[in-house]
Amino acid sequence: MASGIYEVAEKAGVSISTVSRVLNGKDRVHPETRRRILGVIEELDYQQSASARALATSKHETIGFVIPRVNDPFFSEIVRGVEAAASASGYGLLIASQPRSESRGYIQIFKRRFIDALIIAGIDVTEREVMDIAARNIKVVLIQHELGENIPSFSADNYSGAVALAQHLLDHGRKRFAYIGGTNYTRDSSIRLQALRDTLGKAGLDIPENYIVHGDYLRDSGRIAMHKLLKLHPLPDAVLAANDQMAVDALQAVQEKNLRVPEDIALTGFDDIPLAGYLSPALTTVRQPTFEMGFQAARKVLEMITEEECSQDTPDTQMVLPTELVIRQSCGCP
Amino acid sequence: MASGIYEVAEKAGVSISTVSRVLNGKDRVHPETRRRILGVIEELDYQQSASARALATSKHETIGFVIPRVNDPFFSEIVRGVEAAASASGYGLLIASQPRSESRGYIQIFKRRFIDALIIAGIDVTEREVMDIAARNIKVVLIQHELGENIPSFSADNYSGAVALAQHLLDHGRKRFAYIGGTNYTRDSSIRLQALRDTLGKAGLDIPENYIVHGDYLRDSGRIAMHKLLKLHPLPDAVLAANDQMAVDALQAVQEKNLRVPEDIALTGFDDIPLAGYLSPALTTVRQPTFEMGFQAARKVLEMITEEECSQDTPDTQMVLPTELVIRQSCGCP
DNA sequence: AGAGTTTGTAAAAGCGCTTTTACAACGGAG
DNA sequence: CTCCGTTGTAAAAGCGCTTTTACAAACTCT
Repeated sequence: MASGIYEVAEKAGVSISTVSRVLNGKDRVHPETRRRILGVIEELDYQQSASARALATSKHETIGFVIPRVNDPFFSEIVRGVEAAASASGYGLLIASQPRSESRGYIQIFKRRFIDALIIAGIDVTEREVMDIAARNIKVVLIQHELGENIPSFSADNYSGAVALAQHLLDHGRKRFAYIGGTNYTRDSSIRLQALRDTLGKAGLDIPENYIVHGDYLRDSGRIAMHKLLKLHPLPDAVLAANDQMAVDALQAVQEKNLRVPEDIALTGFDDIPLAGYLSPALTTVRQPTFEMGFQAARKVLEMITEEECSQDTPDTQMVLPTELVIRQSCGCP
Repeated sequence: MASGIYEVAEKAGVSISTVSRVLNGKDRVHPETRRRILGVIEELDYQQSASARALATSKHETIGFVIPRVNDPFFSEIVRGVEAAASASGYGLLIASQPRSESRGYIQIFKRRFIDALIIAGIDVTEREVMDIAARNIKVVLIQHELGENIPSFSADNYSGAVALAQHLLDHGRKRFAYIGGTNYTRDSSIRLQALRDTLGKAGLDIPENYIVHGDYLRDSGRIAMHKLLKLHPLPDAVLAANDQMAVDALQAVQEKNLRVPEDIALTGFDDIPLAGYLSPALTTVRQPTFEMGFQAARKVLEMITEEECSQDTPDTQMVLPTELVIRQSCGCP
């Protein structure tokens, strides 16, 4: 029966293979024939079936993307970057947004879906899992997580960012540091903590265990964490949160206790989400190149996909993009 | 050659049709055979090819989703709703986030992609465009936009929300209203304006043309709009912005001029994005059921897809979800 | 014990496209 | 005028799966 391409062929009085050649921009088609076919395609408003094409070519022109939360300002900016790069190349974007605990299942599902590549952001996958996916000829790139050298990844320079932040607070004369971490098992948070410790160490300071509390990066967890810190004696005079969201909630917690930021306690975040600049006091934080990470990661997978065709390997990438200290008022600056 | 399913069949000593029947949970398979096949599938870590399956069944288990901006807190919450409903049914989500001007191209591309349904949010499509897509047997549902009765849509009750807001400001004794609208061609903004006018009218007030300025819903456009309003004499004492983002920027503009909100000017937004609650003064606004709209829209398309199979039509839906006045401090409440 | 029914499986025909192979038709060189 | 290299097109073989059809084997019932 009239499978799309067949209808076109019939109406144009040619065979389906000729139509296919036109569709794929191949040569060996008489210009006149091509024009006629194009006309019929227009007239019939014919659209190729993506699945048939994918089945025949085993190219899907779609990249998969897994993140913990789409609605998180940090991640949604990464999404934007990925989307921008993907759509610029005519690729579609299949998104799965799932809490870390469930994302495994998602990655599993992606193995069978219509994707040429998978970008995994902010999820602690194992090398084995990645290899497993790669074995199905799906290119994998990681964002904000690093694994072996053969797995391309794009991360922000967390260490330097945290060092800059810590140093800045030291410059303000702060002495009693506290840290509100993210979920323990996430690397970013521990890298930042390490950077903080190293920097304090150089200044002859340290950070006691009970001045380190853990949140989960999400709304309200900063408040809870800060409440714990506010029970300590002496009170910390500088609190670094592992991300802006927790810092924001921590700020509210401080203000509710009628303490002042930055006078009593300096408070900083990490990420530079839009909200950070609107608070009072505006939040001093570290800008992460979120859009850039997404964009570059997508470019990378697209490159991997086309390289495959030309079978010319380029060295794998482990990109660390620079972060930037964003000084506002919550650190004590005017 | 060893097409996945064929390998499984061979190893299990059955034909591929039997494997297929097991895969699709059909009966007419001996329990013992089934177990054996399942074992082989496990052992080979076999995954069906989604495209082959889609081609054979013309079901893709994927829904497309177009929005103006993924990284906008308003829309990303809708995405979360859609994602939640889709993944709960094992459906994938193909997202295109494009500025209004370019989204047409996107919708075009979706016509040929692997989707069973398309959800369009916050984009002014025409009935013709929707019909065009529907003609390809792709179910369409609209979010935050309404068309003919035969096109299901999910919107927030903009009118009532704006009325509640206007009334609340009237109750505060405000007299000189101004409005910061969204892009002219968007319905939401004009509905809200109409609601404002109607409410003021009942109180014997009105809103002069030059007290209405237009932004584009995006960052900074609220600031520009507010600057215009601040040049008016007399100054407005109540400014309603068409969304929170513009209200937030407008707030900064007011504060930069050393005027006070809400004392000098009451200011309200619309949407209730997370940021609204963190400002000082916290923003009085109207909560939109964003997650709910996304979730219900996705449920609806999923329902439409399955109904198709049972060919039992349900009446088409034009859902208007309730909005809720969220009173904080920017209106003048303590 | 034979006829009818159910059950388990195989074989084969697509789904709508791409791609390879084959083959006419045409043109220029010898 | 024949031979050979082009060029334009058709025919056919997949891609990996689902689904229909067909049929043997195993049951039921009288």
